[in-house]
Amino acid sequence: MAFFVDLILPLPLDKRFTYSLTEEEAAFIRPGMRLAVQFGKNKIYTAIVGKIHNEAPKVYEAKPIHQILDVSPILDVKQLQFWTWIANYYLCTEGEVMRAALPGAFLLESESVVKLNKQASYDENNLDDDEFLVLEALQRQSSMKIREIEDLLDRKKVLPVINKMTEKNLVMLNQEIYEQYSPKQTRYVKLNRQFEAESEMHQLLDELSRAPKQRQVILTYFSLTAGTKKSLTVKKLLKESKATSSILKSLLDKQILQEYFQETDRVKFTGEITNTGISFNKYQKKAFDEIQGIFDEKKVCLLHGVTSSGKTEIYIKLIEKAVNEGKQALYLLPEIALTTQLIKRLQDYFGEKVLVYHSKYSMNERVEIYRHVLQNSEKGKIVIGARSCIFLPFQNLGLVVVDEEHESTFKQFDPAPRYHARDAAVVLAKQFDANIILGSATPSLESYFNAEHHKYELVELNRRFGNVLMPEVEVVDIKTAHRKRKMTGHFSERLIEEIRESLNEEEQVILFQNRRGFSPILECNTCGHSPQCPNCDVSLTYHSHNNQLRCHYCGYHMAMQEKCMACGSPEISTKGFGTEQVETELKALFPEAKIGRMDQDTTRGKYAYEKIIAAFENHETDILVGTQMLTKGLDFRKVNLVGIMNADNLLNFPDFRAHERSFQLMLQVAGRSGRTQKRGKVLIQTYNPFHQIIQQVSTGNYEAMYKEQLEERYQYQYPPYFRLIRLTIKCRDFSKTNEAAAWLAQALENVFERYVLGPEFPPVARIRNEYYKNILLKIPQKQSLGKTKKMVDRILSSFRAIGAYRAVRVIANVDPQ
DNA sequence: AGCACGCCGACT
DNA sequence: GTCGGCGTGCTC
Repeated sequence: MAFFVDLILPLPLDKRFTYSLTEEEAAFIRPGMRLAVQFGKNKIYTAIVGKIHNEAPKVYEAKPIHQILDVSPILDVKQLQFWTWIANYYLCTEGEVMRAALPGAFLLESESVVKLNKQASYDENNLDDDEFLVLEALQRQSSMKIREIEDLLDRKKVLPVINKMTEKNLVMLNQEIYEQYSPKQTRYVKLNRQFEAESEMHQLLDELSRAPKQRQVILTYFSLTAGTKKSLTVKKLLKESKATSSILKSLLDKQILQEYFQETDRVKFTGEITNTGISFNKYQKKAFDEIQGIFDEKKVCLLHGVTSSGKTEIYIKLIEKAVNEGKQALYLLPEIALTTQLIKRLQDYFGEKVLVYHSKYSMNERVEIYRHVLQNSEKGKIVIGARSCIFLPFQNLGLVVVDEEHESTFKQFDPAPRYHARDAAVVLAKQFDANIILGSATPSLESYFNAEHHKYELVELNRRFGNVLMPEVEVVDIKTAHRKRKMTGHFSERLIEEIRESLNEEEQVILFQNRRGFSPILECNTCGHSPQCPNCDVSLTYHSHNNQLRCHYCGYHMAMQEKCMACGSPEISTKGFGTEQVETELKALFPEAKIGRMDQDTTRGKYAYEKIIAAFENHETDILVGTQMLTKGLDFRKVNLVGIMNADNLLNFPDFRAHERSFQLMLQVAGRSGRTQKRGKVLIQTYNPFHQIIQQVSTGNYEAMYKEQLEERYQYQYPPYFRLIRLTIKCRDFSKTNEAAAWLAQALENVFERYVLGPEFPPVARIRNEYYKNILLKIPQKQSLGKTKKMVDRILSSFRAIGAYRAVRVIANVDPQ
């Protein structure tokens, strides 16, 4: 009988590919293992085993596999099913999910390598220049990558040359796969056994009397190893004996000491458990019991708890319960970089059971975390991390916590799979029959709606811990203030007063300025021209720290201009205001205050966040100016004033979620104020003091916001009443973009009629010299989601079959944010 | 996605 | 003439 295997390749191809297996291979291979296979002419990819079967493909002959990469599966069948669900729901391929799901180190790819054919004899006179150069280079190095040959010959198409040389038997073209993961080796030392006897030992020390440094190392070795069987690392020996590695080397060369290596875990927790008890107040206790009840019914729980109401303690207790039952727990966060405080809290409680999975960790570290989860080891019981954690190979998942569930960063935007980690987590939990809790101080309309309709169950926690009062919100009308000339730059008189008072009381202040997108652009005072990005349809923004003009979309940059590029006038000014301006104005207003700034520019380095946060925590800075980042889970004790510089650029954002977002953002920022006994203060500067959202923020009335927004969503046919699929058309050719978008919109309209919107140009219609156009498809609640997607898929395939639109790409985004 | 193949204009 | 551009089709 013949054996075959269907494989998932990490490519945007919507089929699985079938390879042939020998009987032995078929007996060994199981779904979820990695294989290396040749795909196409000379490229080797890592593939995941989907299914093993005996049905020979009819229209082609299956190729044999190249190599088996695992001894046991690196994924469970459950994960494979989950991949398929993601691919179907979010309209992408399994291969794209595979790329997102596996740590990079698991995806080996081949690289063509050229080697000298040793048997070959050649006549130098028969070689052309290129061939000669390659052979000459191969005398010096045993193998060369295609890239290196390109550089050597200084041309792009190098393969014809190599093919010719292969024909002449001069060189060989090989595929090399590299194992990217390497275990961490720790170097240990031990004394050569012959010196262990006491007499030998004394003799040795005598012999070393003329080498005092070496003698010192040996003496340190004895004192460190005396009475213990533990191995001694080279690092420790060198540190304790204050010796250099060259001193050690001579001891090793003399065979007095011997070195050996052992694999060690990179994932290590060095702290200790410092917090052993959590005691609930009565509100937390009540919420906890309610949650238990909901879990017993196997329903999704939505926890609506105001800021600092003690949600984290509840999560910790729930996790503890799951872990005590021998299960794994997953704690999802919107952005891991900002949550050092939370991670520390979990580690203080659970110690080394907590693993943090982070895209900024090294490839090797991520493989180790992956393996801990796969083996369901003690270390892998609790995983905390951002959205990609849902792809870890859980064996026995018992609980999922989605913290700050309203955050839009849970939705992956680019590249595919464009999944929403919160929604995917609900599916994942169901697969494992695990409990899931979504928590937020300002739940998303979707989740609250689901709770209202008993798809989820709601638990509320509306008392701040220790009965701290919600901050007092004051709205400052800057329109009137401007008219009455009571503004200094972007600061109203009231804000300045409040800041001054806080500084006098030695309290800290947070000032919130929305989005870097409002960073200043350059404008000519004479002709109104502002420098544009040559590749994108946006104005360049001015960055004072390096005196540059920069494009946010493609990274294009140029030096700051002294004169207008259009008319040559030297009269140019910067418009718009960002965190940088707020900082500058603040320095002028309060020259004695220490000011910190937190935005994309200042948080670029690896520990930049931590530094800024630590400086603020230690009260080394008095005022912290920042963007969205400030809203996320930071707990500062001495902040009693939060200022929102301008609420209007939040509210006026052209997006159906703008009002919901503004409410969430402002309430979250407000929550940073007054976390101790003294009641905090929030000052909102706005041109529209009577805007409903501003009113709802100032009373902290979530319900009112929810009701009103829901009404609007119903009116204008948006989620949660309608589901959305956004199709983005993208092409280098402007008119093709338009034609293709029109065709696609028409094809969709033929089926979905009035539920098709667009095509429309997005606010930035050209990025990196590619034109963009959007079509929005609305799906009413009663319309089948599955059938709709199949239909969209059908329309997309007939679109792709049109020759003229081959260069046009269509990106599908299900549930766009 | 990559990559080969094929057709076309622009240069040593 | 060939080199490199891009459009097209295929990968088990």
